[in-house]
Amino acid sequence: MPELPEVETIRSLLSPGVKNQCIEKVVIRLPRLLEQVNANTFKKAVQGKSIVSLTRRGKYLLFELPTQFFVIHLGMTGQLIFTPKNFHENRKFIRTITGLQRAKGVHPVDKHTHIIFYFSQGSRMLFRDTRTFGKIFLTGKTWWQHPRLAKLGPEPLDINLPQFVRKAKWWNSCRPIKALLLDQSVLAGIGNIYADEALFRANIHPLSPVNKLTRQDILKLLRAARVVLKKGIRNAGTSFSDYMKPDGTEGRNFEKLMVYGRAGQKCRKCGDVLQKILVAQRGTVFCPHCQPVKQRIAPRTRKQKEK
DNA sequence: AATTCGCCCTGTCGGC
DNA sequence: TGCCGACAGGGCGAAT
Repeated sequence: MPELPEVETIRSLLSPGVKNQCIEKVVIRLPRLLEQVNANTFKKAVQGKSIVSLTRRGKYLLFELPTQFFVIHLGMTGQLIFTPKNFHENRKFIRTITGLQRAKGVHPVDKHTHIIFYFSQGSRMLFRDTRTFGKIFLTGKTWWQHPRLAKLGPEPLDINLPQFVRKAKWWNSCRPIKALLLDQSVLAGIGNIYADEALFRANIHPLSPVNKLTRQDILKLLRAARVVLKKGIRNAGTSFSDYMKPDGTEGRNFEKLMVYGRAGQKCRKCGDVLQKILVAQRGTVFCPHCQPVKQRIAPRTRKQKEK
């Protein structure tokens, strides 16, 4: 699923192709993906407008138009494909099996291609999404006030971590630490893949209750999260099922993962068998040896001190 | 108030 | 061979 590194990769690779391009026409084949706006209103808002910039907030892509934004969330299986002028669709779309099923090459426009942006110079942007959990909506210039975006926590790669941890309000939370990592109102952009990877890197068990972790544990975890997110970006994202770059090629991060998608296989660090459990409704892979349940040493009671 | 649960959706896979 | 259920899970709104 596209998380921060995948969305950032898409943003950086798509930006040169769409920036300053005029949207000549939009074809909406599945209006369900539009949120709080009907197809005609959306078309009127974007057709004839040029894309001023393309930015990212959490897992959202923000397309800036002269007077407003349209925003895309790719959900679980959303893809944004850029086809240059005179691009010839490859009807022989190739699927290869590499442990999991992975896609290679740009899909022809098919039943999963739900929205098509035609640019006036002949290029196109295709929004393709098999499970249709993706969303697209309009917002004014003050996009950060939009209900979906207003709740987002800070960008994990931009903040001062010690300061963030100091100001945190969740210290007494009994939630599993993984639930906190997945909570977009705490930090924006981390999903299931990078949550598991960060927990492994920080040697923290995904079920550890937040209020049992020390400040050092949390800092270690957030620094680990940063490392795995940056690594994901450097490798152009994790392609394990549907994610592909705008040119139809895969990210290289899947084979670099330590735990996600590797249940039953050997830990790359210690050789133990990786386990899979359910945490916060999400499949969670971890190493029982490298990630013991952390218990904060309970503050000594008066009785213990007297001894 | 904090947290969990159910739902949306389609393709894939294992079991029979 | 095909049918069926389980699973994949981001985010929202309802339930607890």
